[in-house]
Amino acid sequence: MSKIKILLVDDHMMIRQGLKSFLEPELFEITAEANNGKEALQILEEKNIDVLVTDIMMPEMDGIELCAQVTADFPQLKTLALTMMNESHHIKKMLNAGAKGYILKDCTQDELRQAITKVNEGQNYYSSEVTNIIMEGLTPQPTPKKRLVTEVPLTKREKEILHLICKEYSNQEIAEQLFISARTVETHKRNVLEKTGCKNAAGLVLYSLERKLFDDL
Amino acid sequence: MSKIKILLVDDHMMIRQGLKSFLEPELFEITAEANNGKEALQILEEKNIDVLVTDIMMPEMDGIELCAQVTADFPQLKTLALTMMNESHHIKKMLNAGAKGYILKDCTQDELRQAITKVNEGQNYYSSEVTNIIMEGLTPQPTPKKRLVTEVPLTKREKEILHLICKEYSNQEIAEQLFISARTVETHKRNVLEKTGCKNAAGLVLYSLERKLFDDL
DNA sequence: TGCATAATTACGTGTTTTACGTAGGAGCTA
DNA sequence: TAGCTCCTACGTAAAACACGTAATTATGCA
Repeated sequence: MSKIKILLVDDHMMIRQGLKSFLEPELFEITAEANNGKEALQILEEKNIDVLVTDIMMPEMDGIELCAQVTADFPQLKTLALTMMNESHHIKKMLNAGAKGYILKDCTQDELRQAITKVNEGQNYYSSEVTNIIMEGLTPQPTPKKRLVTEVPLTKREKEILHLICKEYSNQEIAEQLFISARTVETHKRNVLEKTGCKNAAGLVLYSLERKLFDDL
Repeated sequence: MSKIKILLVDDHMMIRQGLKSFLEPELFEITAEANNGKEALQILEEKNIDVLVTDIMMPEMDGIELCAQVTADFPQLKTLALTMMNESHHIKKMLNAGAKGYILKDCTQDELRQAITKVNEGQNYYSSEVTNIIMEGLTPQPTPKKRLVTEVPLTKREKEILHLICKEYSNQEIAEQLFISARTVETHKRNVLEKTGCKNAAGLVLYSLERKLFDDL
């Protein structure tokens, strides 16, 4: 098994230095370093890299843009995102851009090694802090909900109509689907808008998503 | 530290038996067992329970419904979901219903103990398989995207309009916001619909969410 | 610099949807 | 039976949408 070739991207030399000290040269090879995304892309054109370890917040070109570019241009390359805790809302973006893993800058030496090794093998690695942040988005938070004012339950028919609205159906199509008049669909829709406090169809989609009313969206 | 009082809910006696054998009586107390959600709720009315360990697929009342009910009625109670691998699409629903943790039925003895202990302490516990399933939803999958037919990039103005549409603004409101005519908003909107292949405002919201175009939704 | 192209702005006209008021029949329950 | 909610549906006016058209900037690039 050959050494894992790493490109280290971070705008702070100290961070890069710290990371290097974590990676013993018998197993990992820091093939190159870059200060930002632009530099990293240039290096990737020239050198053969296994794992890209990158910061998120950087001048010139940030890690999200870099990751997206890399995912498109070098699909075999694995990206491991490295970040501070307070950049939590970037996690989803980074994962969406194609990052295979995500760890915090104050991770342990062992965690860094494990993360790099795993992503290099094609697996994913998410630090437990990252996992919690993501899961929080799925777990109902004790935060005051936005549109809680007058929570009125929708009737069966109204939910049906709402569901079809969220599937991009027009009133006429909904009417045909349910064998009722388009005027009736309008009335139901109006009542749903009233009950939910939404202003238009776009609002209804958001409402349904917020509350995860339907599986298929 | 007293023993953790557990209510075990699963419609298969054998599973319950297996779980019990995993939990040493010095640390855990199986206060009661139930065959389904309905039974569980009755028991919860009578007995004092710390952690609810429940299956998802059950007759009468399933785990998701049970969990939602419990979260509402007994907020201090912690729910740990226990499931088969092939119920993966229920994970989000279960978490959304208020489950604090999620493990698979073929977990190790150690993992079960750890999960129960953690949720009892108010922390979360997600098995690595669960984490991966959730993360997959955030990671771009190599599946053929739905509306990839003629991927046309939106202009800056069009994105701006789309963003406001997704914020439930009416044409008139968008026009006022951007200091342009409502007719112009219509034109932009029409072009966006054309480019995205959507049929109406509801579709545009879905499109934006699918592609995570905007952070604030 | 200049021209081709794209982006932004906007209107005319006809259709569809929305806003708001109204209302009958079905079904359930006190 | 009276009262309630739900589902159904219409009238009218305003807003939004569909489709065609077009003028005024920007912008890239030869």
